[in-house]
Amino acid sequence: MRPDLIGKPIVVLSNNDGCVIAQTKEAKAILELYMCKPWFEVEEEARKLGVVAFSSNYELYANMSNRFMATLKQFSPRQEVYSIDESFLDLTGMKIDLVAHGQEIKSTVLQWTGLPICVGIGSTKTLAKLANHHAKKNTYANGVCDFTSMAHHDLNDIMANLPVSKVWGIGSRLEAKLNSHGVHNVLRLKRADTKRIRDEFGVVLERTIKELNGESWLELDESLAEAKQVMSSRSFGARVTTLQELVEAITFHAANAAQRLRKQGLYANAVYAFAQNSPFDKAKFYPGDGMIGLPAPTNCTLQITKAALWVLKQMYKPGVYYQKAGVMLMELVPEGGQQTDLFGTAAAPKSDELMAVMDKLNNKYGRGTIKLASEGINKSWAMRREYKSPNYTGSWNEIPIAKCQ
DNA sequence: TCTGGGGTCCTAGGACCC
DNA sequence: TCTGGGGTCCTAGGACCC
Repeated sequence: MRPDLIGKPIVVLSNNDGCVIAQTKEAKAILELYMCKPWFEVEEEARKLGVVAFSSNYELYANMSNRFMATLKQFSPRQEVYSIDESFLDLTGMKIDLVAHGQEIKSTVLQWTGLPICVGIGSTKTLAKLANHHAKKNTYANGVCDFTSMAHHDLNDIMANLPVSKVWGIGSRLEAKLNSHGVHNVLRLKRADTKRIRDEFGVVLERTIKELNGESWLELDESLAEAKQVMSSRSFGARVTTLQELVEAITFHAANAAQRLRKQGLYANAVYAFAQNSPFDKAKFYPGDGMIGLPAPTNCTLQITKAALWVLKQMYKPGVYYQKAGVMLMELVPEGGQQTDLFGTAAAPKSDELMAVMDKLNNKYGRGTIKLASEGINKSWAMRREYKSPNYTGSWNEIPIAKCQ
């Protein structure tokens, strides 16, 4: 959407313009060490270096993600949508040049969506992820890397030069523990004794090693998994101290979570809410929270909000400089799976109609068109989003229009 | 002196992912 | 002044049952 920025160093910030959470390669080249750093700490220097910053824009990302996934779909009969920007495709049995196929996927996605991507090919999901990492980091690969057509010693060379942390499923804790056992690179990990690994590290890492050896343990998952919990939470743009403001914020999150619950056709059996100051504060950390079970599963915004506000009133403590609050819906069950309560007072049928009307209006005219009054009007606590790009693909008013002479 | 065997469910905590 | 949000899976230990 902004071809004028091609080649410029760009960073994307987390919610509330808090931390640097993504960088273009141009930005990485000059300030790689800034990744995950608070923006207020690095902003001045980054600006001097010509870095352009954007607030995160999830509406736009979700829309582009859908286009990306739809484009990929035609390249394989089996697709797993793994995350907002990653997908596994099953190429089993395709008697074609896989590298050429990967190049075609890459150029089609670029042409249809404008998104530059990389393709990694391997005999297991873990190997495919590693191949993708290699394609991304080595320009000679032209964005496509196929481990299955590579000579054994070449693959071993690559693995010997990669730290274990590059393997899917190995985070900072496991990396440190593996290093202390003398396992530093991927090749060494691949050759580790699986029985010893299982005893010391557990079944998860054992599976990872088998996957590195080409033994498939992680199935392609095409199902749209049902959520087990739904959460809505945010840091405040400015600190909050009054109960009134917290009531507004908790109402907002309860309504937001409930709407997402309905979208997935689910019902909640319990509501958890929390409000806290910042662990970075000099004042004592106060993580206030609480949970309440519901008499019968519901997805009604009114009932869920009422429950969340009850929790809030139990835990609210005057004098705390609240920095963040949120609501989590738990013990979710699908439609038809609800058990009614002993006294038969389950959700009134009218509430279904009310929720349907609410969702319809908010979908048609935009988020927050109709809402509970306790959500407030001014929202002094709303998050900072100073550098948000337009919602190019999701709002009639923000569609980019080429100027014609 | 010596105290069984075979299970399930729940929770907290630790690890990971994007 | 300012430090993100939303998830999943596994294990150990404690409690219970017959």
